[in-house]
Amino acid sequence: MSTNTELATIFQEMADILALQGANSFRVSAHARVARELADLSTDVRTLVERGEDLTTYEGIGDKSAKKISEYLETGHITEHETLKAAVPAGLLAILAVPGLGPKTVRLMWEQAGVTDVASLRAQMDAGVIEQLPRMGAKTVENIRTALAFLETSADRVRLGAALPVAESMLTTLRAVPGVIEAAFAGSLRRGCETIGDIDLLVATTDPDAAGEAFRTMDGVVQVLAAGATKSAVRLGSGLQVDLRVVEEASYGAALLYFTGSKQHNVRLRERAVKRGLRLNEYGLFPDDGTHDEAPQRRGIAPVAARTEEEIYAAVDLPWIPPELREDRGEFTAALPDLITCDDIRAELHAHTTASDGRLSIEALVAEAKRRGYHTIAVTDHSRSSVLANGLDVERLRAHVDAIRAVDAKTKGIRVLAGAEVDILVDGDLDYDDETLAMLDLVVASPHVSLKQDRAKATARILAAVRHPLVHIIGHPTGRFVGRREGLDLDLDVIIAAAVEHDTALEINANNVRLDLRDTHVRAAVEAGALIAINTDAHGAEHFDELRYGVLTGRRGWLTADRCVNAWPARRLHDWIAAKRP
DNA sequence: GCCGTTTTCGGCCCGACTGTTTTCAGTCG
Repeated sequence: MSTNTELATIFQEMADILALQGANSFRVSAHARVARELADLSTDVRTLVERGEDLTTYEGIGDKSAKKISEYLETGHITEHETLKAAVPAGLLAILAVPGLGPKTVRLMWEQAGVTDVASLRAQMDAGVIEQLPRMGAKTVENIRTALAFLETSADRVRLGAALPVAESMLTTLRAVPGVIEAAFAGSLRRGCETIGDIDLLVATTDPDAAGEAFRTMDGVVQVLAAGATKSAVRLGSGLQVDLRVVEEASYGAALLYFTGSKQHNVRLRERAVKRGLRLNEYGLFPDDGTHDEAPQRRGIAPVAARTEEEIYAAVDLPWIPPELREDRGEFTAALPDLITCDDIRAELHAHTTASDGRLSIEALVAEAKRRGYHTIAVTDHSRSSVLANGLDVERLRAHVDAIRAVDAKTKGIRVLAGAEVDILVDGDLDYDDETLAMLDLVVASPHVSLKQDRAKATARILAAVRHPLVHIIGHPTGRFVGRREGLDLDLDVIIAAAVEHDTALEINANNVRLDLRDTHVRAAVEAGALIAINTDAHGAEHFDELRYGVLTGRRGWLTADRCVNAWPARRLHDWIAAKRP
């Protein structure tokens, strides 16, 4: 685990324990805020401190938290954290993670029923003790049982690539329901996060009941979690939770804004509204008449803006902010970039054929790229060390290059490059010698094995490839798998600086299992002026469709088309590629 | 605990739903 992740975990744990103790809720959220800030940092916090940077310049980190971070870096622990941990049973924090159970309830169960962990919670439910507690009843106990069973059988978050098609399919069904005017997904899915906790759907309709009913009875729904007039929630057979909010067309923009989040972005927006004498909620932006007992929309007050997101942003003096940037990571103050789109992508520079572990012939791969309107496709099969992927030795590679060049010669309307995805070996050497590499039009260098090296070794390894004069792109630089494998622990700042110096592009591997570089890394690379490649690493025709996940990740990293080599016109791209050849 | 061209103290976003209650606390997003 990286230092940032370790510290983020500690601060979140402190927030949880403070909440259990009934501490001031703002103090609780301040700790959680620091945890989030640390988790988002692309630079190792130890490096920042060693450079002499003042951590309190980061939004949400004050003197006290900065001192605690310093203490951790010096001693390996935080005294306050130890004290807090000693005050509550360790097993209580796991109970806090059960959906529907918050700090107040967990504390009640601890103090009045002796619950200290999941096992004792089960025992006390069985003994009928929980049901007798204040504000608890048979239904609540039943809900806790269901939630516990669910937690045991499912992973916590779902990959973007697994959720997006489900959401789109459900939207298709909802759009066909009579009365539905607009339907969209919101939440972390719309923001393009690499994983999502649940799917949030939004519908504007003249017939709320019909939309709610259609939603709750949709194919794949196994449990209805909530069924209100404007809000429903269901669980799918896959374990995925889906929430639906139903609104009138007049407040669609306010609702879309609200349910897209992030929560932090919304909080900032509402603060901005308050400063302008306005109140923002999911029904619209309203004048603040000082009456807060009842919501403005219930009192017939006309909103200043509500129909579209654009109107609402404009009313608080902001341009429309793309969902991918709504993370409270500077989007309110910075000049907003013209973010890259899928339509900007004109080239695929990392794809496999049957020569290694792909499923397409060279001709089929080229035909697919051409069908998508690309001006360039690079054929980049695996190098010899990737034995399981049927990597090519030099002899097979020569024959393969000849075959690729033959296809290029006879194919019109698209340039076919003879390349390779070359392993970056453990010590940073590449899997082919320079003479072989020089024969190729394009070299993508990627790490595939030994992904648990220590930070220094890992950084030196990737750095060697970045500096190699014959390498164009570093493929999936960390080798991580979303939620499954952490990948190389790299000093990204060093890698990025070298990438800028040597004009080497860093890849966003668009495969939704990889998404590597990740969003925060892309942001750091873009800010430093590095080039980014977005490649699908296609092994079959359908993999080209994964492009959108890579583009979303790029957008979350504030990437513009000008910084992405795949978006360049053919001439510019080919010149860049040729410049790395003798 | 954090923050400040109104403030270094006193604020800190807003509403729906559930399950328990006879008016609301807790949780969630």
